[in-house]
Amino acid sequence: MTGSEIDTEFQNDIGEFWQTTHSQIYPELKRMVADDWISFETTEQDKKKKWYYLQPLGESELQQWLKTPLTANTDEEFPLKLFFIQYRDDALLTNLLQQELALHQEKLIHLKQRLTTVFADEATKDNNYGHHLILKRAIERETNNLSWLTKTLARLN
Amino acid sequence: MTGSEIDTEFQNDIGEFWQTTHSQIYPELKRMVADDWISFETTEQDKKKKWYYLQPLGESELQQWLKTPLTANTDEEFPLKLFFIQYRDDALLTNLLQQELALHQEKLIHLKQRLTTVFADEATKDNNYGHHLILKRAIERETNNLSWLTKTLARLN
DNA sequence: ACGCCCATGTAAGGGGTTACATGATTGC
DNA sequence: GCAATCATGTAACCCCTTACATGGGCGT
Repeated sequence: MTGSEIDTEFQNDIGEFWQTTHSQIYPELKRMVADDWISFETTEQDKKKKWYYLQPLGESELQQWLKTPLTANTDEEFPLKLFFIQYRDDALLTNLLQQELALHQEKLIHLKQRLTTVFADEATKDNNYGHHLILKRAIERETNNLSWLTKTLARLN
Repeated sequence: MTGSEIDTEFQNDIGEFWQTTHSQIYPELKRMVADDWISFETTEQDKKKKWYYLQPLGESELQQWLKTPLTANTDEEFPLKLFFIQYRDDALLTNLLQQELALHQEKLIHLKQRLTTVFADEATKDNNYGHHLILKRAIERETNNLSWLTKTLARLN
């Protein structure tokens, strides 16, 4: 792809869950060329365009990263890794979903714990109603997330 | 509160949806003192502690910000504003929930639109399975979010 | 041929993170 | 009294955003 095409991807497909602009893309492409992750070529017609190609080292870096376990505290890592999985039968897919499931099970337990400790009595809730709503919403979201993950995992098998 | 107490809040209650560290807190407190949003005093015992107090200008800045309509593209603004609403009958609460509802209704429509345009045929889905899952998950999440918002709004009235 | 947009690039500024640093207080 | 940790503060670095900048292609 060209840098411009990548930029377009970030305004459409990828942009749904990861954002950047050409000001980051071009220097980053340059960096990756220097690191031998990718290479580029130009053609006779449209001499300004640079066509970038993934190099073996870049491919292995990508696979390495995909295999690295998900870290907590970054919700964006899961969709980003998921994006690079093309086929339904990729072993990494089940793996990723299970990792995400485990992380969010922990998260839900933590949130429920917070709810009982922070809002032990009714008065605390009444005097911090917004805060209470945030927690309730987070718990509902995680519950729904877990149900989606479980459902999706079941469908794969 | 003291800077240290604020730091602790960011590791507990606030930290659930907004993060920072003392390295940002102390300079920011300094800035707010300079802008007359807050003031501080020290006591005889524990001379190192600085007790900060909200000033009228800071209070009005806060209220001003709370009244400012939610902007799209920042999921963190809603919980943060919600946090500052203490009581169930605050008129801003219904207002906030309605704004968030409107924003996420738009978002859901957009996501459903994306799903049909990007994955028009079965082959595209089969060859970009991860990407497809991301979109399905986002749609489910937004659907759940809308249902929570609607439910919560109904309960308030 | 000329104006507009495409494709690429650079620069400046802001904010956040990590690491470094120091004096006061508390506990044994 | 001395060590640990509390409370405050600063510095360096990285990344992201916004703005500035330029030459090549395309349409009329």
